[in-house]
Amino acid sequence: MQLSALEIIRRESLQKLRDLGINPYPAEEFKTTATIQQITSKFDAFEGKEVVLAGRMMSRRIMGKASFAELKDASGRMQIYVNRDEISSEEDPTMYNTVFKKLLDMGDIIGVKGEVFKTNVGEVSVKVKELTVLSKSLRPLPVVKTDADGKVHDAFADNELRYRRRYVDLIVNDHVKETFIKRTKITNSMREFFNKRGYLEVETPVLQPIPGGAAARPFMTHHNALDMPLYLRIANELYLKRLIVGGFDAVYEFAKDFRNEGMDRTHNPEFTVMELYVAYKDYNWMMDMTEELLEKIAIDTNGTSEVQIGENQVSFKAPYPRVPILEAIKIHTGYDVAGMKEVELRGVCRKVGIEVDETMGIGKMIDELFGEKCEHLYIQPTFITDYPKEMSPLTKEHRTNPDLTERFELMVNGKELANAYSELNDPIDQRERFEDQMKLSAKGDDEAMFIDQDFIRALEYGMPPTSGIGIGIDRLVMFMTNNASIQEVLFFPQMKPEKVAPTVELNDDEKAVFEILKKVEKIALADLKSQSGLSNKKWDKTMKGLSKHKIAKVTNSDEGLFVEIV
RNA sequence: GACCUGGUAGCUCAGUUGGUAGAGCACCUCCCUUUUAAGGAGGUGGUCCUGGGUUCGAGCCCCAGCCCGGUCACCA
Repeated sequence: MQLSALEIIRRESLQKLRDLGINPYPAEEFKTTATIQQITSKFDAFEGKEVVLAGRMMSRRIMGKASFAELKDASGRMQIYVNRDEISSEEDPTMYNTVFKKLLDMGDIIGVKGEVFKTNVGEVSVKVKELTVLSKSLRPLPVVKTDADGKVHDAFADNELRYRRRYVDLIVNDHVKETFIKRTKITNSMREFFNKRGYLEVETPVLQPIPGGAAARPFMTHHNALDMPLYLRIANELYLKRLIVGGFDAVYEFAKDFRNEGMDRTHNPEFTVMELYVAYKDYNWMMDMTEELLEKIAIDTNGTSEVQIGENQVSFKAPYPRVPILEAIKIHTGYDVAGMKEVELRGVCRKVGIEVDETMGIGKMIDELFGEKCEHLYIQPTFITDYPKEMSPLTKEHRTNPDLTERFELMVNGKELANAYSELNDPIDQRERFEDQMKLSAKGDDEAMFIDQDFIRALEYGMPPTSGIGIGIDRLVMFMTNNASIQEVLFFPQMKPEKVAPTVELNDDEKAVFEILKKVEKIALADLKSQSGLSNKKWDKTMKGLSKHKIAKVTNSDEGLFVEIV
């Protein structure tokens, strides 16, 4: 392994600590008595009191016999004051002069015991009386500095490094940690909301023999003992409905779903969806519940229902407008496509500049019209309702119009946040809808749904009228934390593998030149170059490589340039 | 999958018509007992993403590839 100079120095410091009898990785519990957040927020209560803290040393200002350092624990950052005569003495200043000043580094994890006070400049600090090494850090952290105006200098901002080394990102970028704390607040808020109503949180299979409940390309895997294919779930809808058949009134699950499709700043191959099913309800009830839920989430997360998302101020205050999809298309394109036949609709699409072909059905074209001409315009939360039947094979037919379904999508900031239905519970209708999907599949739609016979069997036993919803959690977190990229709300977003570290062994050219050198030990540079037969560039690279590995060196004497073995 | 940016020290970034690779911070040595982007003096540190090519000479030009990002396509 090739170590940088900084890493070598830290490893030497590690050894020197051990030589001094200090275990750089002690096993004992380190009992703290306070968190940094407690001290900085309630200084009056802590002033003059002794505290024990533990955390990572983020910076150091050494001024002779006194030093200041910044300590960061899980709750925040604060300054510690380290004085030679407090942690050691004039007779034996080792702890200060050697351990603290020389052998500790930025990034090391330490424990301190000392008194809370305020410096002349007014900064709350801990005057350290005892210092304990808790973990030596062998790699240098990025150095991020914040000036008096709060301006950040040399921010650790390279996305590739930030995502590949999220642990570093979390250490040096406090706002990143905030995002993930909010993420958990959001899911906690939802659980609280559902649990209070007596809804049951459940778990259903991730490995499914038939990837149902959505239309998407699945990841495929194989079970060895059963010798059968299995799919990572693309949705959990069909399993949750089976539980409603089984007699639960309301079930919900925070589900990791997996879709084998393109990645961009709003799509990751694995993502989280909260799905909820409530018996004896319909989609109107679900809209009421959804707006109530989202308002609560916004307030629990940000303290207000008003949320800044990019350029837009979005209000999650209930209620939200409800607009039928055909109405939305009429408003934004001027065409009333209700009841249109496929041919007419194709004409409308062409007039508004949407490319269509013969394979596209009514549902697909309406979806295109809405997606292209309307969706991005709904910034404030809006329920778009009553989607065409063809697009919604799991949704109950609309109570007043057989061409439509009782479905809504919730649009926020021009994007889909949730998708909900009055669930189709007529097993005969459901079978026909699946068969329609099979026809689409035969036409070449590789995302049409499979028929899940067991699911239909479950419906045949009878499922109560039920409303269900799926809320995209990653997208919700993006909204609530004002992040434009899904990678900012996932701890470990999917990345291509890092390049493997290059080997330090000699390459073929270097070996060949070394073979020549071994025989003669010293040779004129020009002769060696011509014997090697290498191009100028290759020659240059090869010689640089050999001198780097300290195998050969070039000497310059009165007789000219020579190469010799080291 | 297509196109466009970028990839240089541990980090953030410069790098002139192609001519010995730079800065700030970090690090090392020294000074400094309430500083705070601490300060002062000196110093170390580089497969310039990889592989080819052009050239006397490539971080820079050409070709191929890798990785991040962006736009589009795909995506209920």
